[in-house]
Amino acid sequence: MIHMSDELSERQQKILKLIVQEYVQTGRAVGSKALIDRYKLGVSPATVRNDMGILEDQAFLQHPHTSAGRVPTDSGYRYYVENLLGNPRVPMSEQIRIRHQFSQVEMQVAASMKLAAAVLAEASGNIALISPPRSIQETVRHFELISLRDHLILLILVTQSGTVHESFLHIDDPVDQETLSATSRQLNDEIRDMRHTEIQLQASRHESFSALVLEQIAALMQRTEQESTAELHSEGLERALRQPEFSHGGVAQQLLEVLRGGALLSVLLPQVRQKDDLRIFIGSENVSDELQSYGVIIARYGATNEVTGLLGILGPTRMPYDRSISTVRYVSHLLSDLLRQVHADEPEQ
Amino acid sequence: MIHMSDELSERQQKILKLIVQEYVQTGRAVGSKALIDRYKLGVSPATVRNDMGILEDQAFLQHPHTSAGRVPTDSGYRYYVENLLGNPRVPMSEQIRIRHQFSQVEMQVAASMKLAAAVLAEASGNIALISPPRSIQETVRHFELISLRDHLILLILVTQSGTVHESFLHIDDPVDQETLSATSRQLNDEIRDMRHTEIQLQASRHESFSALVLEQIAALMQRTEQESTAELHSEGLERALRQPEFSHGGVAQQLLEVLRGGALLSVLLPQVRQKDDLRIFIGSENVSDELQSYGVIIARYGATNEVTGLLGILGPTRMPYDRSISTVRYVSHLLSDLLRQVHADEPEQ
DNA sequence: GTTAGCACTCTCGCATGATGAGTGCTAATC
DNA sequence: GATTAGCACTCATCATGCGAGAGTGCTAAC
Repeated sequence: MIHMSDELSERQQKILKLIVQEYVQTGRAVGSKALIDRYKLGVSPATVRNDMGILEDQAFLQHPHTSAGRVPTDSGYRYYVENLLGNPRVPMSEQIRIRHQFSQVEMQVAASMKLAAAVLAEASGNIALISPPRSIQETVRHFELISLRDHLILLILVTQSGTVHESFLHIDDPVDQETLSATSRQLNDEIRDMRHTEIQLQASRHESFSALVLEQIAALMQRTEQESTAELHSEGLERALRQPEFSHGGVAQQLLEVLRGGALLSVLLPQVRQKDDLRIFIGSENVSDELQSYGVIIARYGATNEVTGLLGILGPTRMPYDRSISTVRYVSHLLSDLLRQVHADEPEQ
Repeated sequence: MIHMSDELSERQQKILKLIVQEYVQTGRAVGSKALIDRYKLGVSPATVRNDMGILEDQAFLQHPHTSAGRVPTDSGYRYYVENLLGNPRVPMSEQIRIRHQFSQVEMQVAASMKLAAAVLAEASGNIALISPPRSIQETVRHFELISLRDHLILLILVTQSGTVHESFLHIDDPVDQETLSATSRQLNDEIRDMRHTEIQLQASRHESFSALVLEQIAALMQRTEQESTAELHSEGLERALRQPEFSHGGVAQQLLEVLRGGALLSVLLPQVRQKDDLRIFIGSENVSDELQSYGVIIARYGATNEVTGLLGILGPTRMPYDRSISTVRYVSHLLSDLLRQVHADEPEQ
């Protein structure tokens, strides 16, 4: 079989795969000798060296310095993920364990999300990312007005995605609970399934108190809509910091800034548009500088294409892609199933 | 004036104060020469050295090694905080800036808490701690039942402290919104101001659906009561990690574990019992080993003695106590004022 | 195409030595 | 009696140098 200059022989692929795995595990550059010692390849170190040289020419490997072993480049990881990984699955025993944990929290969305994050962090040893399921264009499902004090009302709003929002409403003239209930009953019918822009419009058709309430609702929805695109929780920082990559001073701080900072939100996440889409970003493939030395795996989950959230894993480029990918995919499906039970009016086909 | 062996002369106090301030600022051990260079004391280095020696005998200072400058001990900080600090106040310009920020978020408790944390972190350069205002024994103020789907109901509960809780309720036989509203109207009157134990009791007096609802409410309250004692948010980690104390590898991780771990919650916080109580824990004064190298300033804020929360600052023992203490005190009063507007039925005398 | 052999490179860890900040002590001074 | 000048001494820090070890690349043989 003749090898094109940009095709890898079977053995070269195998060597690349082993180097990636070995390096991910140990964190040290992999030498030809070490590779032979740990896996019987049936060939001599010299042969491996030759292949390594070729892999280096193809930019899949690199030297930290002249006399160290090889380390995968970002393209090396990319090749590994795309061609050498197959379709990794979560081991059955793991699946059962995870499903069992999820069955404990049942229908509580908040608790499920926490659990999902914990599972992701646990499985990868890295940082789990998760954003709550939100609709792109939230509409009103229901709201309530509760009198707290003479001049203070609590507004509770439930939106289409089942999220509960709250806000205090300050009024000049006292209104009793009866009137509040009557008002809310009437207005609820009026604005059900409306977007915040429509409610804003509707507010102008009312006067005094009703108008105030509607405006508050519109404002609340708008505010949370803006915030929801910026909501990204993370989990597993402590454990992740135990890794040698991160244990060096200053890196921890940088990592926190990445998490808090906008690069993830503004650059990476918008690329994951559809439900069940799973994307992998490795090191320099990230446009953003901050993320140069990280690998990110992100999937979009949700009951429908309307109400969705994101979840994934962030770690050093040197991360266990196989386990991470399979776990992200599995947990994302679990969460989707769960949401379907809570949100969808009818099960998906 | 005769000096008792355990009393400090005026000059010794001044030297101690300067050493603490200088060390807090620079982070490097302070030598006699350096002290003279930066502040004109009107005496020679040798004199300062003698006084330093005495301060060291009294265990207010210590040598890292034979030939380095002096560093305050934990008792040194303690003496500084108690005797040399006076009653530090937030500068007027700061006060105005902070008050202005608070006026922006107005009555939104959640936003105010975030802001409070941000202000604390900003002022101290360290980590802000804050726990939401909760009542020791929450009672029911109001609840609502909202039908989401045939077999799924959203339960929204408002407790005495004004906190909103939510929970999904799964039922076998569909109930329409009309019935839900009727049920909730009736039950609301029944259980207003009750504790979860009383509600549990009340549940047994009802049958089927009503009983289910009451039980769910009781369970929800109990759950959140347990959680509320374990709720402690932190803010400003990134900035804090920029400090030399923390930039060394591994410390970041340890710090995260302190925050997540229970030492703070279970050991320190319970000691701050009353509203407006402000406590300072310095290094080894903390019983817990994890906190050996940290200083913690905590105050309890609240509208009344019933509904209270905690807020404070955690940093290395080497922290700016003056600014930290004054800011904690100031912000705590601001939050108390705010809560008084929201919660208290009548203003405090 | 594969392998053995070998010179070469470069990091890492360790000992060495110079530097300099800071001390503690003693004796002189105010 | 308190303060100060002078001086020998201590010890962390930093740069330098050196040996060991891991790993490579090349060439020539298989």
